[in-house]
Amino acid sequence: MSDTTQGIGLAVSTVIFALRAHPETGLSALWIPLVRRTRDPFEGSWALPGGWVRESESLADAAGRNLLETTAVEPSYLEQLYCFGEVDRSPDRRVVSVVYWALVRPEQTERSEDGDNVRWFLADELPELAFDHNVIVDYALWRLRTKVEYSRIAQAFLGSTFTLAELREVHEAVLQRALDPANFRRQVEPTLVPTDAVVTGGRHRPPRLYRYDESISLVDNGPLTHGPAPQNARSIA
Amino acid sequence: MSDTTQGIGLAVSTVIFALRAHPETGLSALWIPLVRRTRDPFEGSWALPGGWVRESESLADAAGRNLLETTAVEPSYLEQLYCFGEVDRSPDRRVVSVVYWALVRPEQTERSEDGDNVRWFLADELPELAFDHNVIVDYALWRLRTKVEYSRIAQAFLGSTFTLAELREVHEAVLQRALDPANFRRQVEPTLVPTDAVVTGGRHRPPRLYRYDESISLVDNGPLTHGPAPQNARSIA
DNA sequence: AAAATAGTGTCTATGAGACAGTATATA
DNA sequence: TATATACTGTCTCATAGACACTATTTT
Repeated sequence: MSDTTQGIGLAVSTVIFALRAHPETGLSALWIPLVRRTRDPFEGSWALPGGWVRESESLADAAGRNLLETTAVEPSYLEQLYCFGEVDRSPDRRVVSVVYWALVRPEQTERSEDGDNVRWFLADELPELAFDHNVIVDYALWRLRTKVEYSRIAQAFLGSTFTLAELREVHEAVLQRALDPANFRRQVEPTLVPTDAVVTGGRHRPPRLYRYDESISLVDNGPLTHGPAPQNARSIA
Repeated sequence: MSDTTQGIGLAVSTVIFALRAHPETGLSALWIPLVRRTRDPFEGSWALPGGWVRESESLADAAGRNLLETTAVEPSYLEQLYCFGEVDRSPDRRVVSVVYWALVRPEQTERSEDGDNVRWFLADELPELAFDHNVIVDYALWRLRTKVEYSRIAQAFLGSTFTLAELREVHEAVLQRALDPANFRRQVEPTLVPTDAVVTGGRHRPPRLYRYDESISLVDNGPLTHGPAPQNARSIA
C-alpha cells in the first residue's frame, strides 16, 4: 500500500425519478431530469446531474446537495446505486463516479421546470447521453423495477395520504403493466394504515385514504439501514 | 461543477469468503482473511485487505490485484458490495473505499496460510477491526446470505463437479441452518447438469456428480452483467 | 336507474416445506 | 443383513393470479 498521489477525480451523479403523464398514452410514466453539458467532454450533450465530491461532505450529502442545486428538488428516497470506475469512461482524465438514485414526488418537481440547461425526459426514451450515462440509467431503471416488486418504495412517489388506486397507478407506471385491483389490494393493504378520510367528488364510490405504516421501513437494506455507520438509504418525509 | 483539487483518497477493499470446518462444531463455516495493519491509524489492528486504486486500473481490477497480492488467492466470484464514503471513517485523511466481496474455493486458499500479517477468521466471530470494517463485513455477510437464497452463487464455493450433498452443505453453512435434502434437490437440480460419474467409496449408495449449467448465469445483476460497460460481476472458471 | 369505481369472495395453479417410503452402495 | 445416504412420492399449507360478485357514490 504505497502513498497516494492519485489524479483520480471523485464525482457523484444522481438518477432522479418522478412520475408524470406520458404525452401520448396519458398514463403515468417515469421521467428523469438531465442537464446539458456546457463544456468538454461531451459539450452540448445531456448528462446526469452530478459534480465533484467535496472533502467535507459524505457521498450521500454530496448527492443530495447536487440534486438540490441542479434540479431544485428534494428527494423522498435516496439510495446508492453503484460506483462506476472503468478507466476509460471519461475521455480525458480518470473519473470515478458514485451514482445515487432518487425518487421524488410530483410537487417536488414543480420548482424545477424545464430550462435551457435542465430538461425532463421519459426514462425509457432517452437520447444518447454523455459518458456511460445510458448504461447507468438502464441499471437504475432495472433496480427501481426490481425493488418495487419486493419493497414498498413506490410510496415514496406519493404524498402523506393516498388511495389504493393511486398507489396501484404508481406500480403500474413503474412496471409498465396493468395490475388486478383486487389482488393488489390484498398484497399491499396489510402494510398500510387506513385513515378515516375518503375522497369524494368522483362519480363513483369514494375510496378510502391510507397512509404509510411508519413502523415498517420502506426497504430492507440489511445492516446498512440501522447502526451508526454509513447510511445507504434515507427517507425524508 | 468547479475544478477538482480533491485530497480524497480512493481505496479498494475486499471481503473474501471461503468455507472451512468450524473448529468446535466441525461443520462447514464461513471464514475471511484479514491483514494486520503495520502503520497508523489502527496499527496492530486487523483490517480487510485493500489498497489504493491505481490510475491505470479499473475498480474491479484493483480489487482482484489486491486480493491476489495480500492473500495469494484468485476468486471464483467477485462483485462490488458498496462504496463507503462517510467523512470521518478514517481518523486522519479522507478516504473513500469501494468495497468488493469475493468467493473462493478451498483449494484456492491453500497457498494462503496464516502468517504474522494475514490470518483467517470465522466470519461470525471477528475481533474489533480497524476503521468501519466490522460494519462492512456485516453488510457483506448479509448480502451473501440474501443472495444465496435467490441465485446460484453457492456453486462458486465448489469445484467443477460436485454432489448435491456438497452443494447443500454450502447452503447450510452460509444460511446456518439445516435444509431438507429432498426439497433442496428439487429446487436446485433443474439448474444443474448431471454427469455420468458418481462418487464411490462411501459406506452408502454412491451419489451422482453434477456440474454447472453454463447457459445459466450465477446471478442476475441486470444490465450490468451484459453490455460493453462496467462489469460488476465476473466468474473466473 | 345507469355508470363507475370501491371493495369482497372464491377458485385454481404453483411452490415451499414436512415427511414417508424406496433404492443402492459399503461394512 | 444392517446401515447410511441417495433419491422419489405425496400431502399440506401459503401465496399469486383470474375473475365473479356486492357496495356505494354521482349523474
